[in-house]
Amino acid sequence: MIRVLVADDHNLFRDGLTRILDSQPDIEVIASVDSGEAAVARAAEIQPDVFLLDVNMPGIGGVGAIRELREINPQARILMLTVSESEEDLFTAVRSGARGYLLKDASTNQLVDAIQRIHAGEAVLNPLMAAKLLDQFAALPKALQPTPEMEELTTREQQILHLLTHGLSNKELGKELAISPYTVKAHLRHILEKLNLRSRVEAAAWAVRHGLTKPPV
Amino acid sequence: MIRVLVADDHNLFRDGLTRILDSQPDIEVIASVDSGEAAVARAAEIQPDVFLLDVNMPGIGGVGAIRELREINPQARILMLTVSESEEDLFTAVRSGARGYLLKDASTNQLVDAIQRIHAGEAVLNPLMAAKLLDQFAALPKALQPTPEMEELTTREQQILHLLTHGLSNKELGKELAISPYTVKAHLRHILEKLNLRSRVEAAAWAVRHGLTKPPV
DNA sequence: ATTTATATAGTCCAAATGGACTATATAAGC
DNA sequence: GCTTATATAGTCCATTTGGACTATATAAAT
Repeated sequence: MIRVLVADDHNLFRDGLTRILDSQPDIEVIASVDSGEAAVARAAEIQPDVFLLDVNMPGIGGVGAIRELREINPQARILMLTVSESEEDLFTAVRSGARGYLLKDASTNQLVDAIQRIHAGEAVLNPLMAAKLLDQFAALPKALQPTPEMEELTTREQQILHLLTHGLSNKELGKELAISPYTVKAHLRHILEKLNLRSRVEAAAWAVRHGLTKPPV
Repeated sequence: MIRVLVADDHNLFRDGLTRILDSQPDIEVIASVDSGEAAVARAAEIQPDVFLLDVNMPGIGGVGAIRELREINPQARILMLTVSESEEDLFTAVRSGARGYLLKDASTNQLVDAIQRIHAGEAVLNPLMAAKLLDQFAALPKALQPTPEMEELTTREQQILHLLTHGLSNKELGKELAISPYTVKAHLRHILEKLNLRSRVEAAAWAVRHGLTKPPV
């Protein structure tokens, strides 16, 4: 049984959704709310398997609720429903961790299928939105996957490279890592040699391009 | 009529595909080849609307052909077919410009629908592969979309920021843009002020994070 | 046991950087 | 006509950076 929370500020639409889903043998709507805030408020208590969130709701909306919902309930899957084709919402939702993004003109079958797939760990995108996402993906600067070079860097060097992307000077780096700025300089030199770069500026750009950006310290 | 080129090194599979597609009222297989190289060779001459490419073929394979095909025929859409769930191939294909990625266990209906959608500018992803893609997307460092701040930068400032990500010094920047290094410095100062950054290092990282990376000069 | 890699710390020195200024020409907006 | 933004170019000066070195302690590899 897939336990679903539905969030939509249009009562009629929400009730219609609930009836459709409840009529499915393997889906159960266990909560029905009219805002992102309400979804967050009830998430901890009822632990749904899937959140079905409308994008446009008063307050934080569906997109604004995603991160919190995932913190509260990391294994839950999130499916967005929307009328608009805003790229902004799409990207934010996907980056926040949504696993599905459908327009409200989807058929009943598509919606039910999407919920089942998302529950199974797959992802479902409306083909129009998928196109926007792929365009964005294709426009990405470079790899962002681990590269051979990256593995040649020691953890210390990676640390320094990471902090470098936040603009720290050698002195600041030294303070941050509790080592002498001279040592920082030595590490930096090794980094430049290993990656064949000419300056800390290029090194910072390289680091960002290769996804070496854990949360700022 | 959607004009399709099919590339697959398994004769039986390719012929089966061709029959299925030709039986559709709006689809016409205008070429059928057994390698990525052959697809590239015929692309210019026959100008298909959609390329249906197998991923695993001897030689450059389907993925390796994408970039060349798109150079020859930029408005053509590319749909990949594969048996494997290799993330490597998926990412490369999408980054190269593929607009669809289906596993070979897809149904006839799904394939036909995918071709139609892709031809219409939409994108179609197998839900399993879509999940991998979304995970990757969610792991991206940051925005990469134009931000309000970016629009405040003048074209000159954006130029400089862009070159900065390749590690150029003020002197080099000046030479590249045929202006005095002092002027470069002035622009740089304005950039730092506008974006509220402290150094060119931070500026370079900012630029990469926000996708300010047109092809290196 | 010896080599190699890593992390540490330093010196000397030329070049680059960034901040605080000044200044001019041009184009756009009001 | 006046103001503002942009692009240009400069000075002075303290700080930072990067290159070329040296040096030590520790841990892992052979």
